[in-house]
Amino acid sequence: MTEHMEIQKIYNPKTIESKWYKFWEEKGFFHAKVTRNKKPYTIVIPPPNITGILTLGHVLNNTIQDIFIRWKRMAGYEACWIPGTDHAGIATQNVVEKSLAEKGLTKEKLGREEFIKKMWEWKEQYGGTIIKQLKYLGTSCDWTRERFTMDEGLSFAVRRVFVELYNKGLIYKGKYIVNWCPRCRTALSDDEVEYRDHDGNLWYVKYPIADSSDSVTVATTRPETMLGDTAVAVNPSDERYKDLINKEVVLPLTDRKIRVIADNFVDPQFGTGIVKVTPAHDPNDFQIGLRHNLRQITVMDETGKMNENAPEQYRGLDRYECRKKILDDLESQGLLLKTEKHTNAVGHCYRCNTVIEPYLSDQWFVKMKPLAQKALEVVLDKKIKFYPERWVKVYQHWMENIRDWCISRQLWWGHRIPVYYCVASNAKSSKEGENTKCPPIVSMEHPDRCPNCSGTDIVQDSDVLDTWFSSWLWPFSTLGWPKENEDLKYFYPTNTLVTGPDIIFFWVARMIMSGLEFMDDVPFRDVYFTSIVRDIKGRKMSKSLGNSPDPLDIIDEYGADALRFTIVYLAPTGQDVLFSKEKCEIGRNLCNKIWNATRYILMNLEGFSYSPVENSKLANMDKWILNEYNLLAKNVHSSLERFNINETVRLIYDFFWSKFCDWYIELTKPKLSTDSPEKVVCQTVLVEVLVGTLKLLHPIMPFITEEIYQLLKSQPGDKNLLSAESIMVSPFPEFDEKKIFPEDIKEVELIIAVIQNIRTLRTELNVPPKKLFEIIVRTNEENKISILEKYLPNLRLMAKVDKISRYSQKPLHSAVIVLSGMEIYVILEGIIDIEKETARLKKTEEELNARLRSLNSKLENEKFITNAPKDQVEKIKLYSKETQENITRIRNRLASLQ
RNA sequence: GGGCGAUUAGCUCAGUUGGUUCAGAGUACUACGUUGACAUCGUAGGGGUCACAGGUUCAAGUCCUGUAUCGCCCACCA
Repeated sequence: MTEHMEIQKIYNPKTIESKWYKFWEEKGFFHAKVTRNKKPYTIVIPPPNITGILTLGHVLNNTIQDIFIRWKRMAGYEACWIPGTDHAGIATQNVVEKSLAEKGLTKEKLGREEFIKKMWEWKEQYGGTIIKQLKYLGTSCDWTRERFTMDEGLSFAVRRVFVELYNKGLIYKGKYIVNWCPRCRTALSDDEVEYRDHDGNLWYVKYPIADSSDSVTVATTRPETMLGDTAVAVNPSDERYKDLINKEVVLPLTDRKIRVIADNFVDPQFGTGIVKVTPAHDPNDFQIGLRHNLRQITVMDETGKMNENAPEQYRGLDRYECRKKILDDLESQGLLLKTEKHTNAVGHCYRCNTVIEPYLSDQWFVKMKPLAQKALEVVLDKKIKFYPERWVKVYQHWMENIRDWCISRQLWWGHRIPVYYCVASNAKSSKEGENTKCPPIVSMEHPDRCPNCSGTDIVQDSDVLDTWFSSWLWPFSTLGWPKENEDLKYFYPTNTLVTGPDIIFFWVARMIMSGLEFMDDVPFRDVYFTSIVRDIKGRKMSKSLGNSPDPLDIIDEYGADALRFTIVYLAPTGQDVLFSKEKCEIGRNLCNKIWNATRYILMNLEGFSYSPVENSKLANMDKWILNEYNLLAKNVHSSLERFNINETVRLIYDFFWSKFCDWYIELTKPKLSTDSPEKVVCQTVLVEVLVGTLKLLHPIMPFITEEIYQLLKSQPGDKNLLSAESIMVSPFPEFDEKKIFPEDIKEVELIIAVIQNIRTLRTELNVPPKKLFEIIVRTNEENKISILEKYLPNLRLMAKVDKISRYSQKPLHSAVIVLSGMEIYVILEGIIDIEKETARLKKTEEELNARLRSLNSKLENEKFITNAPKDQVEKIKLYSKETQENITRIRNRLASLQ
């Protein structure tokens, strides 16, 4: 090894990362194919929106997926990570409409076909941004399998599913109250509505009773909807209003009279106990309306403006202008009795934040109950496992209270609903009645002619499907379904789904339903719910707060490995993670530590050529680190199996930094400066453990581990250890029972304790850092002295001990350490002060006494002796004895100082 | 109104099956140290009644019950 001087002291990720990503891609390491003698391990990416840019949420999510994929790939699985993007109906259409607006254009001016063309152009230009950004993170996706939810294949799957569900009677069309966004001018599913508390008012409005001077008072938060009232309701058991039932009241501001009805829905305690009923503008009123066969009067249009059904003076007004005018009018007519502050939850469009209007319209729905039942069972039966498990309850609650899914959207960007109407017959039908109307044609392809009347004038339903109607098929549509093929058979069901808990209903639940329905099998075995990334103050990351650092900036400043490491190091399992970019110093510093440990090892490999060493040739310090390393390999495996990545990361960090660097490397320094056969053993173990740890770390920090792997490969010598072309395709370390040495490592643990104690003493006594000193050891165990003597070179380097002597007479100018059946006198002539030493020892004695009391109180407790497990009692006895001995030694010393 | 989660060092969090080893890590702080891997470093140190109150147990951050505070989700109260 000659070129070590060229290796920089500071690890610089910049040039390295792009180099290795390119290398991996060119070698085809990311590509997975059907391989009969290997087990598959599959992950489908939660497809990011094409409008998206990389956020820290994506970083966390995709780092975790990459960890699983890289781990399984190294562990011998055919690891397949399928990437792709989602067309994100509303979000994308909004973006493009906005850019059109800047040019003074609207989608209506362009027309549907031209607009869709523009959408695709936009998608080609910007839709791949997030995919490019993911590559900087090091994600090992199989890019040859990249899919888009509006690809031909996936669109085919969507149509197939629609037709199949329709034929099974699980899709229906109907006129219902839906959540309507007046800005996007589309229906939304229940899940796409976000509720937030609004400080609003509750207005009390007087409705005069017809043919009477009396009146009733109703309370409302949305007075503008009163124009669509078709009844007033009271609770049938409400004694106050018994006489009112079936009477008529005059709807103010209109010339209509409406009936008073009785319905159990009405809560007598709330407001006045009298409710206005607006079947066309409120979901509850809609239900009441059905029960009482009420008229549904829609008084708004799809933009939220009052329509022709409203009295003339309100027509064309926006719903909020109308509200104001109505309140003014009521006021001037003396019908507004009072205004009360009232906070209630108001629904907002999850895409544009506009207040949702419940709106009566024709929409397509999926019947969910039949699908939900099986999907709930597989989770309760643990055929699919959730991590953390508590999400099962949330899932269960939703599944048991599921409502039908509104899947039609009044948008242009998306999968157009595969339903066709015969225009001729419909035109006729309006004139000649229902009988001649042809039924809608539900078909995967555009029909040539109407099967009913052979008419050729056929139009497709103008609506598109909810975006989630394509993504719920993702685990099998990406594998080519509905076409039978080998990939689908081999890679489905997928193994692990990694996603945020915020889309458990949108996506996870629906994928489980569709998997069971169309593949007759679960879509995945395990669902790992990630943390939600928040800023350092616990706020959600958002553009408007400006608290969302750009991951690419972080990668630029700290490196992708540092970012990956830090975010999984910080992310607790299933809790929120509070993140700021400065925290990436943890990861950056670890990179630097790894880098410099490697640099040091390389400097000491001159003339070295690797070949395995037999156990019999290993020194105990070698056995100690191999033992620790083996336990690490075991624990890493088990923590990954349990989906506890946080634990995995901490295990490796602690091992590398606190065991390998702080102790093993330091302990081997004396030997490395000699020219003995022992040196070769040390070099071997250093390289073995370094390479092994790099492999364990590779799924988390792919770039630096590859860089070092290749650096080591470029050294002359035997390549047994580094036979793989790349660390990412090298075998993952496994636990090796033959490298566990419970007895031999004890002396190393003793030496570590001695060094730590001497260091503490030095600091306590302010011993000058360079001062060497002698120690005198008093013990009944001769072998302990031999051990100390054997490690004198280490003690010299790490504790500045230059001589070890046996106890013959009371050492005067010294401080004593009592440890493990030994008294170690540190000879400090001119430094030690008898009074101070006495005080120090007394303090130690007190601490030991306290511990002894606590131990003995257990031993004196009969119940403890009888009830506690035997080994536990023995342990406590042993500790008690040791503590007692240490106290005795300290007391003796104190006596001799007098 | 229901449900879930959190509460451990100044801050961010670990703490499996209860058992001197558990009261810990990182960071911040203090002192000392540039010794040829690393100052993006090393050594040592201070700092916590494990939210509170009960209970179970020989033994409780750890299990149970209740309370408080914070956060999230769900819910048709006009």
